[in-house]
Amino acid sequence: MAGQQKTSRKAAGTAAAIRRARSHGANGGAAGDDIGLDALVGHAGYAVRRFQLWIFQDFIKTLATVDIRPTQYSVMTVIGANPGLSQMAVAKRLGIERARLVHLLDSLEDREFVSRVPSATDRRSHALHLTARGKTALAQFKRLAAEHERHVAEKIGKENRKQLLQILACFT
Amino acid sequence: MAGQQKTSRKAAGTAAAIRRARSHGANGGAAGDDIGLDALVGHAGYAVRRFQLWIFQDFIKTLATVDIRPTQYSVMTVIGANPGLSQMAVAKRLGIERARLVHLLDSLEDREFVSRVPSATDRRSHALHLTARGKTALAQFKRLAAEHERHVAEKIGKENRKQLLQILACFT
DNA sequence: CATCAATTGTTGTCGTCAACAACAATCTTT
DNA sequence: AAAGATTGTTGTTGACGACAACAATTGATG
Repeated sequence: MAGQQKTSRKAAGTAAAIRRARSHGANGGAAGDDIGLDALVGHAGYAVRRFQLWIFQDFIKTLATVDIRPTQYSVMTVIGANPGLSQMAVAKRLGIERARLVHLLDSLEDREFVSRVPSATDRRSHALHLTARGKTALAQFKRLAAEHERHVAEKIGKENRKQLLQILACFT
Repeated sequence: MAGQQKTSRKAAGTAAAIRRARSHGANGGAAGDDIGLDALVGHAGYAVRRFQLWIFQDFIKTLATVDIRPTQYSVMTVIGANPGLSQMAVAKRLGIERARLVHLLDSLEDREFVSRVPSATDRRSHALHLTARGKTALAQFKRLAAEHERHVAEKIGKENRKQLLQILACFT
């Protein structure tokens, strides 16, 4: 079904793709600066997507020296604030799947930041704890994360950041 | 390197994993409702991530009947507002990679919503246009997207949504 | 007490998405 | 004409969300 227009470049010269070569494009090679988005402006999802992309990239860049990604940071933060939590509890709290949390904890355990202690009350579950190494590491991560948060404030404004946090508080 | 703690469940009984079974966990099986996030609250990235997840799921659900995802919608909207754009221009404008746009356009072209017209001025590039079918379809998509936007307003408040759009306007 | 449903961690697959790296065709510059 | 940049394309990699199974264990029901 899709094997028609798609091969226009590689099989260049098949002539079948050259139908209707009307001089349509007025601004075909526009630099991408002055393109109207029309209805796209006014869509919260679009703005949020772009912002989330920017903010994650800055987070990753700011914490590149310690090689910690946003999700890993959130996991360690929750465990640090609530030692002994089960994987299910952490996953539910952070809105990630427990299947995904398994790999996250695997890597964090390999780096000896967290440890899965067999629960004394429920032999199915693990009590999650930060190791001593993990605690000191998290302290450094938090300093870097605070720096990243300052980047956000610089980008959108200190007051706007506060308002943003307040507006989205119902999602945390 | 990772083959130590990881096999604690499947190879249950290896006894190596049962070290330090101190009754650590106070709230090991908490329901996940009253877990403090500590430093996580106050991080813009976390709130934005959760919100973006919610908003995309609602968009997909609201436009499920027409089977259009947020990125597809943004592509069609930009093309509809700026006919004749090249793939490079669209990608740059939407902040997506041109490699990714290829597949997006493939599917949209298969459904006969957009068409890649060979550019008259630059034989490398394609001038992107909505088909007649694509135009009427986009009109319906916009109605559904407006309904989705109302869901957002219901979720975070009409005024908050307005403020949010204003704060993040620099990213659109 | 025996049995069955629910929970927990784990493994696996699938599809989306961002980020790169190549490549052929084509344009631009020199 | 030659060198370099651009455009569309293909491919790979890794993070991520969603879903479906499975063994071990717990809890509830009979």
